[in-house]
Formats: sequence, structure tokens, C-alpha cells
Amino acid sequence: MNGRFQITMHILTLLGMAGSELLSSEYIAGSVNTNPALIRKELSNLREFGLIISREGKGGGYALSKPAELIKLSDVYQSVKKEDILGHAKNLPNPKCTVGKQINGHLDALYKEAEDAILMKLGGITLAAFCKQFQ
Amino acid sequence: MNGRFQITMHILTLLGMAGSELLSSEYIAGSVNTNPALIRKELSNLREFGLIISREGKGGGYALSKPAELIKLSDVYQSVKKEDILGHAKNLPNPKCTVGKQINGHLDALYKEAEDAILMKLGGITLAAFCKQFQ
DNA sequence: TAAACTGTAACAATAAACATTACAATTAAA
DNA sequence: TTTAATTGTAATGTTTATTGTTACAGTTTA
Repeated sequence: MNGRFQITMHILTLLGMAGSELLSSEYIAGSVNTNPALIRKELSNLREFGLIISREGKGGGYALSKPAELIKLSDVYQSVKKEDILGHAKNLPNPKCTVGKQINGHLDALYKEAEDAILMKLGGITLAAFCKQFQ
Repeated sequence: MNGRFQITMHILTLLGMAGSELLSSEYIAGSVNTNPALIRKELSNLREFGLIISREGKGGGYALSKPAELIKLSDVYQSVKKEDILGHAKNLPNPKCTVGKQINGHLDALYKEAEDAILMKLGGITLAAFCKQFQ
């Protein structure tokens, strides 16, 4: 979650402010201050989720697939998210213990509630609103 | 965050169900299925936050410092948390770029909002309520 | 004094995250 | 039609974070 959300938001902010102009992965990497290949990896992911489009070849690059007004930050969150925020149950508690055998189920339910709260909050913010903060 | 919240909730659930009886780190480790030293590390942290008490020496162990009704899951969350959920800004964006130089500030503000949403949700659940789910 | 504990530091092992290199495929334009 | 700029992606290396382990000093009870 961590760094990927940060980089992804950075990318989308740049694209949101660039309008229909195509930005190259190298340009974006310059602003993020990292490697173009890493940026392209995130852009690939964003394309899978339908948030951006890309054009290959000379003069190619990336742009949002739709107006920034129509992109909610909850969409961004979900495009990046793989695991639950609070961390999905990794441990294998003792199944012979009353608590051990039930805890993961109850924790998963709790994580889901917490995540819903975040999605609700992020769902109320558009990429356009986020971009507007930058002068 | 990840595994620590899980283990911590497991520990507190056991303590919550044990009432005033002291539980040893070895017993808890048996339910969590891990090493007693690791459990003691988390218990140390919980003690710092005033959520549990411990007694050294033979017959010693751990118990909640107050009734489970008075412990909110947001307290647990905060005792375990070190960084922001969505991940605090690690990257060092290019300060020469309009977006690069401002993005971390705006992201931090966003993280705070998201976290507040989680705290609100977790603040409405007591450890007692969580424990009650276990038969 | 012995036994059963906690407290904590130091270290080792494992896993996850992040960065880099490389190159094939694509496109535009000279 | 060749060259240059660019995406797409795999493979790999590097670093950092997490997790687990061992060890032992300090504490308390009996």
C-alpha cells in the first residue's frame, strides 16, 4: 500500500493537471524522482483499472482516460490495494484454542469495516478536487 | 501495522476473557502460535500505553489494566500504530516541480483524514464487545 | 536456594518493497 | 526505410522491514 499509493497519486495529479497532453514516463519519473520503469509499472496497473490511457512509440505517453472530476480517490485506493489495510491474517493461530480458532474470522470482519470507512471518506474526494490544491 | 495489530488483538482478547486471572506469555504464545519473547515484546508496548499490567516472578503474568468495557479498539490501534496507514511520504519528489514540492504535504493531510475515519469507526467498538463474539 | 516468570537486548532469518537494467515492440518523422 | 523516441515487461539485484530466536539478567514465590 504504502509507497504505491503515494506514487500513484503523484502520477495521477500530474496527468490531471496536464489535461489531454501526453506525459512520458521519463517526465513523470523526473517529478517523482525515481526510475521510469517503476513509473511504467504503476501506469500499467492504472491502465488495467481503466483510469489512464497510453500511446506507444515516438511522441507517445500517458493521459487520464476520463475527466479528473469523474475519478474518485476511492478508485485510486482500490487500484493500488491488494491486501487489507490492517493486514490480512498471516499468522496461523492454534486451532485447539477457542480464541485461536475464531480470531482471524472476527478480525477480517473488523478490517472490512475499517476499510469501508476509508472508502467512504475517499469516495467523497475527486482527483479534480485534489489537483485544485496545487497552484 | 499489519501483523502487530493482529497479535495485539489476539493478546487482548485472551486477557479480556481471562478476567483478573494472570496469563503467562507462554500460554498466550501457545494460542497465537508463536514465540513467547515476541508476545512479551507486544505486551511491553501495551503496558507503555497503559492497557495492561504485568507481574514479574513466579506465578506472574499479564492482565488488562481496566475492564474490557473501557478499552476501545481505537486505543488498540493507536498503541500499535507507528506510521500512517496509507504510508507516510518516503519518496523525495523533485522540489523543482510544482507538484513534486507540494504533494507530500497534501498527501499527509489526506492520510490524516483517512485515519480519522478509521479511528471513528474503531472508537465505537469496545474490547468487551469484540470478546463477546467468542463462544 | 530453586523454580517459574518477566524484561530486554542482540542477533539471525525471512519476506516484502523498491530500484535497475535490458531489450523487444511500436510509432512518428526525417 | 531508417532512425529516434517511447511504451511494455521480464528478470534481477538491492535494500529495508518484519518476524522469529536465543540468551540471560532481574524478580518473585515458596
